[in-house]
Amino acid sequence: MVWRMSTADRNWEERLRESGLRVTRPRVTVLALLHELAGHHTAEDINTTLVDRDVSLTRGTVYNVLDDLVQAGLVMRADRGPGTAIYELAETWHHHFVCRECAAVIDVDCVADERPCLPADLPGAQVDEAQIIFRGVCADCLASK
Amino acid sequence: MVWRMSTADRNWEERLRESGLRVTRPRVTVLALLHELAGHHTAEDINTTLVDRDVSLTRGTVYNVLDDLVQAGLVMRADRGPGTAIYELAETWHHHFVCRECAAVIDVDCVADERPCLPADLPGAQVDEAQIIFRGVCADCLASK
DNA sequence: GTGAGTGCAAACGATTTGCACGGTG
DNA sequence: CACCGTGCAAATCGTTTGCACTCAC
Repeated sequence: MVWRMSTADRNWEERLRESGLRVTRPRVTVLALLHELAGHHTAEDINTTLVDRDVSLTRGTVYNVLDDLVQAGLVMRADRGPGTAIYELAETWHHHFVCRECAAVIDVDCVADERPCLPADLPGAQVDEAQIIFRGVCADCLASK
Repeated sequence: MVWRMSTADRNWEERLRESGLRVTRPRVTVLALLHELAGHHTAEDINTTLVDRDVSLTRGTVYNVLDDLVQAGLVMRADRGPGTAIYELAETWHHHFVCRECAAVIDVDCVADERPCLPADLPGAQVDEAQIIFRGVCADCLASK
């Protein structure tokens, strides 16, 4: 498939440049896809979706790109257990609730600026972000018991 | 090495029983070690330490045991990125600050009961735990720049 | 005695890496 | 045109699993 930059992609192009990253096809593709899918997704999700659309990037490239984007602050990564990180656009960032039973991940909106608790015991450190993972049992799993 | 239960281990024996787990050598060993090391450690840390002391449990067993203890609520696991979870005794549980530069993990004491933000958008779910990971740059890395 | 837990080794799956090529700035 | 980013495949690493054996209850 030939890749042509759409008008919407201009947006991402700009964002990449602002972040000091080069504008490349894989990066724009991943950003656009994350925007379109609008939620949290694993690297594998992203890769599969791209393969389905014949825009297959290498799995390795997907990981590299996601990593670059996370470094640049355009994308957030949440680690929710051994072996699977989820990614989402920084602008739609929220915290997560993970069900202990079915492993479902539910978004939890939180006031981003409201720092959950002051890390007073971190003298001299620069805290950029606080990521919260709630654990418990989701409504569905509670119901089926 | 012959394993004999020490007086101190009686403590763990009791804790295991209370949690409904059978009292076995690997479980007591891991609990005692986590207590002795008093901090957060990876499964590999634990395995290596045990091997050094000729009390080698299988790597697989260490993972199994840690998992059982987490299920039982005696141990807490924190996921801090791809490929490495850290474990610590539930009684010394705290949150973590992860340095973006050197990957160091620093403990952050937080009032455990003070729920960081109310997950009001989780109707019907039962929230057991809130785990917070702060990210940023630690004092040392800031200094060396 | 019976089933849960262990030990071992092999399987697995997510992520990383090395190297040659191509495209961006 | 220099270098960063990509594609590809193989390597790595944390973690899981299957099976036979042992031990706690």
